Amino acid sequence: MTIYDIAKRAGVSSATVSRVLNNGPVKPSTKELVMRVIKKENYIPDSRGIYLKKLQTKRIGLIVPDITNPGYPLTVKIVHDFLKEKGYHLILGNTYGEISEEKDILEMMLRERVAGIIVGTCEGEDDTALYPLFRNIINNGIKIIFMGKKRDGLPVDILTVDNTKGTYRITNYLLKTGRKKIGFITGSKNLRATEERLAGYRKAIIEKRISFHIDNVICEGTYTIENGERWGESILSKGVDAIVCGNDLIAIGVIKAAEKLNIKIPKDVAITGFDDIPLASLIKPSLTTVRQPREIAEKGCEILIERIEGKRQGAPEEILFEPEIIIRESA
Amino acid sequence: MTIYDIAKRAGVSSATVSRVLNNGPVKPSTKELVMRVIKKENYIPDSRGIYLKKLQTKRIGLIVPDITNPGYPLTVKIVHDFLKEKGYHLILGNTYGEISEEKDILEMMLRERVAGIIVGTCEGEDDTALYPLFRNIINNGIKIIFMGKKRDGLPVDILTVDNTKGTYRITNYLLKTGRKKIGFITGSKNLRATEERLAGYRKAIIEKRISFHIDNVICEGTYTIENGERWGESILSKGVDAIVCGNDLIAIGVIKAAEKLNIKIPKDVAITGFDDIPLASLIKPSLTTVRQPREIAEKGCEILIERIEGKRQGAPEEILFEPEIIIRESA
DNA sequence: CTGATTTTTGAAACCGATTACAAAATACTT
DNA sequence: AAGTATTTTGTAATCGGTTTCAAAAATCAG
Repeated sequence: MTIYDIAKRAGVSSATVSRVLNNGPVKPSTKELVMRVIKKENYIPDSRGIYLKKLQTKRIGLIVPDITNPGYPLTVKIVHDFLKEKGYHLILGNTYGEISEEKDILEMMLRERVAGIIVGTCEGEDDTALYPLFRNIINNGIKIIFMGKKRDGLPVDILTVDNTKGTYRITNYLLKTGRKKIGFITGSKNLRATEERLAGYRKAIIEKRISFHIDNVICEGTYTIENGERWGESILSKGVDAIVCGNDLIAIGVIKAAEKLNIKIPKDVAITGFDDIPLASLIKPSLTTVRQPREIAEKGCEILIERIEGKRQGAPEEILFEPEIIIRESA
Repeated sequence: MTIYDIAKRAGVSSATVSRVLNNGPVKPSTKELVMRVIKKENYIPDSRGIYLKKLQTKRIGLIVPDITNPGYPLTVKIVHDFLKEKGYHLILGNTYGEISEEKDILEMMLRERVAGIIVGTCEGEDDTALYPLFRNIINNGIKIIFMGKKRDGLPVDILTVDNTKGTYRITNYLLKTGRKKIGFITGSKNLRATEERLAGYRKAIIEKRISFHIDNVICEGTYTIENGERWGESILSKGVDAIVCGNDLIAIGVIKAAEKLNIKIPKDVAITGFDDIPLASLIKPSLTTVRQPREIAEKGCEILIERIEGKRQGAPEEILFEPEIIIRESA
């Protein structure tokens, strides 16, 4: 069933059917006639024809490391709902932190000529190897925004939480509640988020002129429960009274380690996380943490659509969001 | 950059470029020349042109109630990975249990002329209102499979866990461990899954000739923690020694209710769930439950692709999967 | 009723690819 | 070297829509 079939059945030309479909100028009686045929035949136009001629699409690509990682489903939901509202729809890609996977997915999205891509891969590998591909995509008129992780040297809008402010504030909160020996555990150092979160912690410590042992600051391994457990055991046995963790998963690992060592939380040691994943409020003790504001996803979609529809011009921006401290049982 | 631009730069015709792209018969030296131009220009062909001419696409639609509901992210991941392997990609739609949303999404997927649709909406409303749309989609040559919920009267493959067997087995397990007064709490009755899960429970009870009070069997409200909490309080105060729940969320609600009433699990009362969502192993006490086998998602993709590629013919099938009992702390 | 103006319509080109068909180039036989 | 078979290539039609342009129909003014 094509537009020509409809045209023939209605006794008009395909141009007229197209006008009916697009609210073009058509005599009311003709319009009604054509509409009746469309309804009767359950005709829904083929986007392949439309997009080919209009040289644009209503598709948005969303790239995440792993949809089963906590936090991402909510991001996907927010993006999905915003896009649907605006008449766009979602192509999803998981990279699993693999550059080759991300490359495949980006190329697929370019082949599909999506209108825009939201890159939400804030974990995992260094992806400078993909910069040429990003540039190629941009040259094809596809708009990109980055969420969660900064990358230098690409003309792309970037939205992130203010990492430094987040750890600075939560460390200050620990200091205010009387903690004196505060450790820090995070994932591997060569991510910009790691550096920034470390910087916030250091700033708070240094401002209060607290001496701190470099041994109690760990920037190694991955942002996982297992890694938190490993380093948690190591640091807890050295006698700290608080640990600031680089994300919630690491914090959960540290809590597990404390349980094993029979250390009470928050009495003996306070633990804080980062991200406020859904699990954070469900575990025992529930986790005091820094919330990634959900406005990042909303604002990201908004900016992307504005770029696509030409309502936002000018140089790409880097937008920082205020972190929010969520106080629960663990600190 | 189109195929004509490449052709011009390489001094050949568009047909030759197309042959290079599709491994058609081309003189090796020409092929190399064209390849060089393609590489140099970072040319990636536009799927709009390809799909329009080939009258098919490599898109698969996946419909779920809500990606943030536990269990769905894993399904999405499994489907995503399987499809990527086969050269397809994923368009995602959330329905939130709303018929109108589901209609929008189905129409979008029809407009996009996806090759197939995986419908994973096993919660929520009765959707017979959408049957004409489903039929229209099928008439357009788009293959559909249903996952998790049965629907009668549509020529579509259906994959579900054997609900009856699941509750039958877990109720028997409770009986074997010495429980005598076993209650049952599930969501609203007019879902086929509700009926089946209830049937399994009843079969086990009746076989053992245990008398049971109709008051201890609740089929009302939604499949949520809140609903479980509400009915949990009601039934627990009447003195049962076990409760079979229609899904894990309800079971978690019942556990909360037990905590409030200071009833010990599993000493005083055993609680079981259904689905084995990720949370089930993380809460305290961890939840004894029936696992929805992950093969449902895998097999579903496999069948869908086979249907699309014509490797599977014949009448649609209804495939039941063996439930697995996962024994943890709560029973 | 005629001519000018406006509204409505259709024919045909076009978007970016693929492919049937025929022509051109090359390889093989004798 | 000429004739045949095979490989390689290009022209043009096609997929399902939209849109430009001009023609046809309807409306209006006098």
